[in-house]
Amino acid sequence: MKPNDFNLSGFLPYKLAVLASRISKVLSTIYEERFGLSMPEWRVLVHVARCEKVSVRDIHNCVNLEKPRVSRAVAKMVEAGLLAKTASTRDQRLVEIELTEAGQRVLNDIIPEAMSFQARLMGAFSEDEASHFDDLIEQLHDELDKHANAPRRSSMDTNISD
Amino acid sequence: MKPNDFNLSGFLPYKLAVLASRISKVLSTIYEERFGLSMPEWRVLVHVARCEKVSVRDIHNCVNLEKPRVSRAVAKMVEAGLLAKTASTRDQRLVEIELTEAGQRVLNDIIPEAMSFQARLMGAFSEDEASHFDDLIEQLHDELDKHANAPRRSSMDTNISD
DNA sequence: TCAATATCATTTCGATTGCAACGATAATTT
DNA sequence: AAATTATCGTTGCAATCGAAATGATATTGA
Repeated sequence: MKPNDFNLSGFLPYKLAVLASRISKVLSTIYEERFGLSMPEWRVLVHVARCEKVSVRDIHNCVNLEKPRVSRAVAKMVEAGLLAKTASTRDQRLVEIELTEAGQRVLNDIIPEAMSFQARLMGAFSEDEASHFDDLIEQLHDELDKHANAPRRSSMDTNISD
Repeated sequence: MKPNDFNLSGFLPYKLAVLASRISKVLSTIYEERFGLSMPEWRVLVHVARCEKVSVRDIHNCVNLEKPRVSRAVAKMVEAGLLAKTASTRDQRLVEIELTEAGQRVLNDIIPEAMSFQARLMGAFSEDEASHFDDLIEQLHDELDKHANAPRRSSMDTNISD
């Protein structure tokens, strides 16, 4: 094939980027329009809800956000009254972030909608298709792990610290 | 399930965002480190190579980039000598963008690497798996099309105008 | 024909982003 | 213990981005 015939629309990295971007845009209307949250804030909210007393570093490691983004998201949510932040007693460098009652209420409102959106998305998927899709995604991650310059796959959700 | 147990790592929009971002980051080293191109510039290059004499609007419609991004990418590539830009004779508003020889040389260098990267990525996929993966992606797009607020799927590559 | 509307590419402007640097605290080494 | 090194969260800064405004040209409609 001649280089000039190369077509982006059949190129896997492009296809995934477009699909992911489209999905994210629709999802964002759920937390943005209704609750004034940005994407980083949405991710922080969800993670803090599941793992109490997390540090900025924890969040950074678990939800694929750069440290500055986490720090800024947390600051804004503390300001908005959704999160509470206190210095850890054991390690003064660390910070302990937790949900406030207001934050809990927002979470309670958002999660059902997020899940319903996901259900709608995968509406046409059979059980087998859904799990097969996950398998293929895993295969791609495994391949990426081999790349030296690939930002090492984050140790998702194992919540190593504390 | 309690809202607090909601786990991002099993949430489709999140999984796709992380995967796409990871792939894009590795891909970007190919055109960034070696040729000094940004992602928008990479997309513009490829599209202009395939469809000669395109307008900014064409590119915008075909490669999922906002108009300002296309405009800026083109400007920088003209500056770098990779593209030539002339006003259309038929419609003075339009612009006709084409590859220069230098641009063609860069393309010739990049495309094989991009394709080899894709091949490496899908290395573990069988024929069936690859096509099934595409099917599932299509199903998700179809579902997104139903969403009113979904940025209408771009009329990819049909190159309607001129 | 000529006013009103639409389309195109660019630019402006405020907001967001990531990298690197920073101050503060802990851990390690000598 | 003192000094060096590492880690944590935050901030400065330059670059990038998108929504809306702008100026220029085409198209439509009265």
